[in-house]
Amino acid sequence: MTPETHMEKTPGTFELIGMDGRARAGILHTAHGSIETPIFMPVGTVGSVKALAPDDIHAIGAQIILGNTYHLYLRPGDDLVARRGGLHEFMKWDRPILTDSGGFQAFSLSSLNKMSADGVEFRSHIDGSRHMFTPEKVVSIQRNLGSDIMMPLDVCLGYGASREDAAKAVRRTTEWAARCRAAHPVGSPGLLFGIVQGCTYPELREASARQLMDIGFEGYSIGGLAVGEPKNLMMKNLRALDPVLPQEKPRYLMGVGTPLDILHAIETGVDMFDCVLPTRNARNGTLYTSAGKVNIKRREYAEDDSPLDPKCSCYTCRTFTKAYLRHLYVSKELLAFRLNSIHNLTYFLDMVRGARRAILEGRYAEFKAGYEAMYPEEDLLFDAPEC
RNA sequence: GCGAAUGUAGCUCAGUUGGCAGAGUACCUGGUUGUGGCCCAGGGUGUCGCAGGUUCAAACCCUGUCAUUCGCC
Repeated sequence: MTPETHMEKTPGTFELIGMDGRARAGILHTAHGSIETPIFMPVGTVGSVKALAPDDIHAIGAQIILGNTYHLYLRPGDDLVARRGGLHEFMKWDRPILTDSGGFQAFSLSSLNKMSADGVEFRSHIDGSRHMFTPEKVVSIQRNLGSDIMMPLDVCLGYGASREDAAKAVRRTTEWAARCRAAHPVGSPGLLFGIVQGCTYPELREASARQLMDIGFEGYSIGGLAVGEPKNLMMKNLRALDPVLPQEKPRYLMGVGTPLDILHAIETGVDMFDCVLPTRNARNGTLYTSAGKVNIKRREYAEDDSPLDPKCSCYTCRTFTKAYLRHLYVSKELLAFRLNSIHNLTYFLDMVRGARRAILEGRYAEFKAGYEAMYPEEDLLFDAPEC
């Protein structure tokens, strides 16, 4: 379960140790240890992976988790966290933490905010108070949190934006990225990634990537996908970026995705993923298993004494029956959140670990095919003809 | 024993000039992509206590009966 130990190298170093087609296996070094890629990163928005303690997060095989600038800034406040030694010490997680910048919240909570050239003015979803995020401010917040991998403020648009709007968003994202880089020069503690935007226009994506590469970052995030566009369009844009992005830097597809999203994206050279799906679905009763998705709420499991997934080695599957998991869920017992989250995250982390092994052994296509067979309907969407 | 009230979806209850059986909740089935444990979409699951009667038509009007609750002997 624990990752192999590697010689500690300078934070930011990315070693590409194997490829199978365009799929990559690598090692990314940070101040809190190394990460074996491809990797899935559990989301811990407000300083916890919901329902899990650090021991649980270790046990499921997580190597790095996410924290969120927007949420932690509003509550409890990045200064308060800094006074307690940073987010690692505060939440007692001693491995890498990646922080999102708040750019996505500017998009997802857009009814509460106003964007200008200088940044995003927004109202707190907690108490309605007014705040301003500038590129410099979000870097400052993330440094206060002690983030290992920081994101710059970016402009994320939904699917369907015009080419003109998308081009404007790219321009502003680049300007803001440059300001973040200036506020956090190479060599500062904590890696800074650039975020590629450009909606579903491949040539804008390429331009965005090249502009960010001119500035220079320790890695490249791909934002603004999986926001409603067809899956074949997401793939088209990822394929367009693969030859443009530098081989020697990690690539992070933000907010993605389903198991098949991740496996298809790995095939286009993406190394890092995060998504709320495994944890949110765990809390909503949808569980991922080697036999596909299981809705644990279903009546048919009321007296099913078999484990959720006999092929899964997580604590939940080793210990409990489906009948019990259904009972906990239906009864709204808090333990359901923990057991379901342990299982779903184990599924995602086992999957990316399996993908890594398959890449290193040159059998990635075969590995991926096994998952495609499990989600046949969804898989069709990736190869659908373009509209 | 007498009197009164109430019996409609699993639960709580709407349902008047008599005209296709309803709501909330629960329940069932999907969904959930840089997280508000939320939310969204679809589904009615029924011997209108029971049996008769009146009527073209009864949850509704009439008769009887059963059950529950309250009050009085």
